[in-house]
Amino acid sequence: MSDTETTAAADRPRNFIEEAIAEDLESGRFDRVQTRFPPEPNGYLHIGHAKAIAIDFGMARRHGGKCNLRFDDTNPTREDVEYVDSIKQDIEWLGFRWDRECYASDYYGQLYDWAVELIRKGRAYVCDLGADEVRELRGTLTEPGRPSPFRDRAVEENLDLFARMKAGEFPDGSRTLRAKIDMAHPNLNMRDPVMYRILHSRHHRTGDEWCIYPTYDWAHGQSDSLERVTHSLCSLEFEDHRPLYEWYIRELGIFPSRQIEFARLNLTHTVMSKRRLREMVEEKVVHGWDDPRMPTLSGLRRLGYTPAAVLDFLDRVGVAKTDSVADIALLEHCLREDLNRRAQRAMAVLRPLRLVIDDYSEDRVEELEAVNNPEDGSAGTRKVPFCRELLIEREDFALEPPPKFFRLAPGREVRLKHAYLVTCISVERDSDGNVTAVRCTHDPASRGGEAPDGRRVKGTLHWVSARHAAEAEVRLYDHLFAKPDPDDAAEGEDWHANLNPASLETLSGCRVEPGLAEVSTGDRFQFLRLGYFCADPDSRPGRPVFNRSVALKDSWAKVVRAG
RNA sequence: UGGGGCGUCGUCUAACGGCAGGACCCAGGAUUUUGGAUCCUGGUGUGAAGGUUCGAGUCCUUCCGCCCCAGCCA
Repeated sequence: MSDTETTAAADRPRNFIEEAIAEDLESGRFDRVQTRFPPEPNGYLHIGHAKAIAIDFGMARRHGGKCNLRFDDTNPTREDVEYVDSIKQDIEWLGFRWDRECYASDYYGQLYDWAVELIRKGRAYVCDLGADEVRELRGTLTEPGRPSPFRDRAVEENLDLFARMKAGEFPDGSRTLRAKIDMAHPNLNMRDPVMYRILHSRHHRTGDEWCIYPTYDWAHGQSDSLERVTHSLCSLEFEDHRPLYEWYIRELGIFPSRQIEFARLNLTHTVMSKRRLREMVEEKVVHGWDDPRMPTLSGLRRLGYTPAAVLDFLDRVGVAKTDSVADIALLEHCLREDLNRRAQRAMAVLRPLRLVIDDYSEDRVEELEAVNNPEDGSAGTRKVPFCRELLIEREDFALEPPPKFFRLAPGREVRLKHAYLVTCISVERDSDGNVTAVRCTHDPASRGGEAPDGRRVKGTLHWVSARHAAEAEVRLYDHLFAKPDPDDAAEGEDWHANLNPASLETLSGCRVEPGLAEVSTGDRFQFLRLGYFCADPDSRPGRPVFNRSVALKDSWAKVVRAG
């Protein structure tokens, strides 16, 4: 953990989980802190999981405790090792190290023995009802359920049937093992919940050893207990499950882990449900799980997010029980703040327009010194080639400049960053009247960009040398959804209607400083006046591809918007 | 109409009966060789009504609103 992170965590007020842990330590309920992060290996991690990770690992770390990584692999029909690896990679990327790597499937044997124990105690029974019949007898939110006809089966018969379930004598779905609790309980989870279902399915770790698999409720708490987890932190929707969590632990007389629930993370302009993310991948709304528009950790990483920015964001959002939707602008703010400090500056021209300096000789080339990062003196300087023909941003020139436009226009003088003050004296146009080049003169005494007589030059433009610049592809990303709430759709429409058609704009023929011709995936830069960019894995030698991670704050854009 | 939760600026989050504070966001200004960064100023909030108290966001009562639960998913 970095020093800044330590300080930030120490400065901010304790959240309700930290308070609960402190109380537990003080009261002697626990004498240490052990947590776990329990992903199901059935998909990629997103920033919502990152919140859980930061909480699970963070609580342990702050209290000198440990956090296990435990794969909640109780459903072989939807899980795969492919996900195990990506999950581990994402956790490490965030900077966390788990203590033990565990799997719920490690405990299948123990779970089976405990199930037998509950049968012997008369607390569990084999039920021959099908899924539909179980549902039928469960009752509703307002009506109590009715007992299964198999509820009072003799212990010996239950034992025999359960052994035969395990032995594979029965087809999928034909029987279940259920806890015998209370069919009239107001909490539906307590109406004889299913502990085991028959699934003749190959498990990614246990192979064909088992054909009965424990449900979440039967596996999770017992896994916590086996790992001596003191604080089992999960999201709000499991609040209803806590009585069952505690019932199993009490009936078994095993280590009493404590479950505490917090609100999951939601973000504006995106979605966090695994189901919806999967849909977008399958419908090819995005290019994959690591599409830079996805809120997955692999997507954010490819977009150019730093672990520090994500962690800072999570820290600022806080931990509470209120259902909430964090503003994606805060996430973006955290990235800008981090990258402003550390990203090397560079010049890139996205939509090039030729600028010719008439009074600068054809064969002359100067290597001008440019500061790498004005926020960090130790970042040093670099040389940037300058010559007669340059490329500037098309939108930095206007034939008829609107009010408050400080950029280049006929007769106007601007500063070329790190270079010279230039004045536009004429333009070249094609047969359609489009400007194809602007012609300028320069002030030789302004080398470096300083006005020799101290005259005020308001506009500063970025540029590249037409002769030296490297070609690049630049991908401009924006929010995936146009509306803050993707589900805020009109009658008869759904989230598809809210997809932002401009979430990706690919620009080819961009030009960057020659120093950026060769980049490695993940290299980050601030392109002056444009934003923060990150080299994409699609980059090839001499042909870099940059993703815009986040734009710079743009007060000119606001002026334009205001009209 | 059952059970479990949750209501504090637009958003997120503090307050542990004692001046409702911070961040993001928004607006304005200063400054600037990035219309960036930085700095300054300003903006709006305790869901409602009663009650207890010298004093209530906090305690009590009632009401209102929102979220979750009827998988052999997690």
